[in-house]
Amino acid sequence: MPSSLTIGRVSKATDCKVQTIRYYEDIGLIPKPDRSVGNQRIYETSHVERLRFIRHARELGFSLNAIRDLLSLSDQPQQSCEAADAIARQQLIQVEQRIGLLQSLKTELERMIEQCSGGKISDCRVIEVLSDHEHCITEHRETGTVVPRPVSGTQSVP
Amino acid sequence: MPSSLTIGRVSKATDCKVQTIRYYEDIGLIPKPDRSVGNQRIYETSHVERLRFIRHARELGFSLNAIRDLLSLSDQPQQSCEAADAIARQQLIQVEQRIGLLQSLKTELERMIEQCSGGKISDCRVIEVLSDHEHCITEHRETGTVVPRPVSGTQSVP
DNA sequence: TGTAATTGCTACAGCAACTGTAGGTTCAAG
DNA sequence: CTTGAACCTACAGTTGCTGTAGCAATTACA
Repeated sequence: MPSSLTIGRVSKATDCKVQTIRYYEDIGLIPKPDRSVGNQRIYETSHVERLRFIRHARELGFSLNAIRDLLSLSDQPQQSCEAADAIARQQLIQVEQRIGLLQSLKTELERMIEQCSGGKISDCRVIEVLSDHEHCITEHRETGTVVPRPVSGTQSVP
Repeated sequence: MPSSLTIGRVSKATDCKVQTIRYYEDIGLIPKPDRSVGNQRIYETSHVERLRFIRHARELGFSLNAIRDLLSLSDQPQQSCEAADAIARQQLIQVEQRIGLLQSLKTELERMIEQCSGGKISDCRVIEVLSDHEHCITEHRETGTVVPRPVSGTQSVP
């Protein structure tokens, strides 16, 4: 059969890199697929769906742990969706917090750049502001949230 | 001398963790300090200033590489501050991009949560939306920017 | 002065979430 | 039948730290 779902085809279908798919298998996020006679992974459409789900949730900033929870919820369609709702709300809160922080960073950076007269380093407002938080007007100080890295861009065959 | 600048004191003065200070030394971001007879690091006030600079820049989202550049610029006060300006502008652009992305994530998450009727998983809008990007109204897809992790919160002695 | 708590030291492992590489095997097309 | 693409495993590297183990040195208190 020439048209079985090999990892490369799944990669294209889901926009996940080949290594990423193997990584997700390693950490148990997707079930291990069957292997062909030559030891190649042969996937089913359910794998593709699962990977699309993961990819989309990553794009929306969910952590792999959150995704793991969402996946195990979606595996039990008869349960209440309260838990899924809670995870999404959590995610929303985190996104809102990050936006707030970035807004104040933006304010500081704009001020910093605006005030730079373009002379010598010794008079540079950028360097000066960085040297001393007292120059700042916002409290851009964080309390330790871990920002997940966004999914890498559209993969292309080079 | 009982009041020399040991790493612990510098840690308190700069709000950087002890390990972080040693890490910055390892990667060459701060110069190696002298050692006491008992092999302890003894810092000078210039170290404290440099660490404050680093810490503040990290809080404003600069990467360690960007900070490295800024530091080497600030070591040459007679040069033009064009380069420092450029780094700050770069940083501003990245922050703006991140805000834009997060705004669209926020939109999606809100829609997702709002439309969830609170029934069973099989009818859950959250799960459904995650399964299929076609449900989305924004193009929340990223092009591979690496989001630096924010500086961890105020360190306290427990 | 003795001792216990604290602080310091090095060296290394681990975190998230991948990405890339080396060195090999298998498959599909011409 | 050969060639090149795709696949395999295993592991190292990325960023920016944080934590641990197992010591040595210092400081505080009785």
